[in-house]
This record gives sequence, structure tokens and C-alpha cells, in this order.
Amino acid sequence: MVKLKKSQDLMKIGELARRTGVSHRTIHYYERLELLHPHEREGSGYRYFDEEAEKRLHKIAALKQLGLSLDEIASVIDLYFEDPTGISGKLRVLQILRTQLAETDARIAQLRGLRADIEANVARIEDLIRQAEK
Amino acid sequence: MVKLKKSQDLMKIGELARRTGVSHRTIHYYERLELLHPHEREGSGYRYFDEEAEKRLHKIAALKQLGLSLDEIASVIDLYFEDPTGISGKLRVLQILRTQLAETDARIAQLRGLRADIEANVARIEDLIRQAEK
DNA sequence: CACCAATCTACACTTGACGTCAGATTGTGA
DNA sequence: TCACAATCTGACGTCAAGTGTAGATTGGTG
Repeated sequence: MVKLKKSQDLMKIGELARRTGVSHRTIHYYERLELLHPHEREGSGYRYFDEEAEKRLHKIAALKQLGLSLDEIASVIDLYFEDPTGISGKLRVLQILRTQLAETDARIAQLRGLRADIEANVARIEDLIRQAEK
Repeated sequence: MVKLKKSQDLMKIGELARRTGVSHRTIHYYERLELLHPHEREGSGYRYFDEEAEKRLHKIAALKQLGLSLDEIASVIDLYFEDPTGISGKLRVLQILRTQLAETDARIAQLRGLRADIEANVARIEDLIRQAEK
């Protein structure tokens, strides 16, 4: 059994794929891009994943939604899972996270604008319908 | 002069490109996907665009941000610019717009989740820094 | 042990969203 | 009028983000 970390809850690629809805081909692809770092079993060559991998896939999806490319995601995702060593590392991480926070806020504001627009259109059409009904 | 609509404020592709930051090749491409419907000058073959075209390009950008593909955008963008005829048309449009509204809300909620997550990480790192300073 | 499903690597292929380039046509200022 | 800029079409190139396929290996069950 593989118990590289603390617990034995390691899964193979198939289960991870099932649990996240991400195909195993995509998981392989993400690994090549350094988005995931599975535990590799020396003997078989099979990849073994822990629950962090599952969380990573969700985080990747969220960051994709934010509009980041996979390369950009690769350059920041570890910040969410690794504790940086040294004060300077922590400050660097902090700065990057704050940038992400600002980007997220900007995106939310943009979406709110779109939302208002759609709502205005809904109102306009509702008005047209009322006109026609009379 | 081309005055197919009401006013003469028609521009050629170059100006539209300049004003929107969208390249003329991309504008051609969008036209092929039915995202834009320029007035075509019979004689020269030049495309002429009005201000609606400009607004369309902005709307296209916003919907892309939302995560829609160009094909999906093509299937809804007219709703923002055409007044549907007939009650059934209006109701159909209304339904689609409401779906978009719900999708936008979902996206906003998702981003808020991401935001909270980032904030939690920021707090965690700040805490680590405070620990280290002591 | 035998078999079948799961997994592996490596390479090629696809799709969406453009960009580049060539060669022809058109529009316009000196 | 003439030169040059803007525009046209069409074919091809590119980049990101995967997907498909083949052939070999491994793991688990009857």
C-alpha cells in the first residue's frame, strides 16, 4: 500500500476522474503542465492522487472561470496549497494573492454590469409585451 | 453615400477596428459567424458599419468574458438589438434573457466563492507572517 | 492462472479563435 | 492622374486546450 503522506486515502486516476468530472486524458495533460503532482508508484508507474489533487482540480476550474490560462494557473496554484518558507516568500505570495483578489473584484464588477444590461433588456421586452397586450 | 438607415454615421472596417481594438480580420471572422451584419456597399464591396456594430463588439467581449463561445454568442446576441415581432417571439426572447440572467448570477456567486477563498488564504499567510515576526 | 478492465507512454489529430501573407481592387490626397 | 493607403478574398499558419488511438503493462477477480 502507498502511504506517502499521513493517510491511506489515495486514489488512481480513474476515481479522480469520476469524482471531478475531468477526463483522465485531461488529468495527464494537467500533470504535464505542472498543475498536479501525483504520487507516482515506483513499481507500476500508476499515478496515485490524494484529496488535495481533487481540491486542485476544483481550484483550477475556478481560476479558469476567472479567465486565467492554464499556464497562468500553473504559476499560482501552488500558493493555495503550499506554505511558503521565509518571510520574503510569504510576502511574495501575499502580493500575488492580493492581485488575484483585485482581479476577481474587477471581474465581479464586470459581470454585474452585464447583469444590469440583461435586466434592462428584460424590462424592455416586458414593456413591449405590455404594450402589445393592451 | 450610403444611408441605408437613418443617419450617415457609417464607418469602414478600419475605423471600427480602431474604435474597438478588434482587428479587421477578427471583424471579418465575426461576420462569417453571423455576429455582425455590416451594410455592404454594392459597388466597392467595402463593409460599412454603424454604431450598433460597435456596441455589438462590446457585447461580444462581455459575453466572451462570461464564458460563452462565439457560436453561443451568435445565437443570442440579436436578442440585445432586435425587437422581436409577435408575442411568442417576445416571450421566447424573455425566456432566453432570463436564462442568461440566472447564468450570470451563478457565475457571480462562483466568483464570490473564489474571492472568499483567496481572502482566507491571504488571512492565513498574514497569520504566518505574524507568527514569524514574534 | 487466466482474463479483463484500468492504466501507462507517445504521437497524432481536432477545435476555436484568431493572425499572416499574397495578390487584386478601390478610394483619396497632392 | 498617380501614388499610396485601405480594403477585399482566400489559403495557410498558429496557439491553447484538449481528445483519440495504439500497443504495452499492470491489478484484481473468478
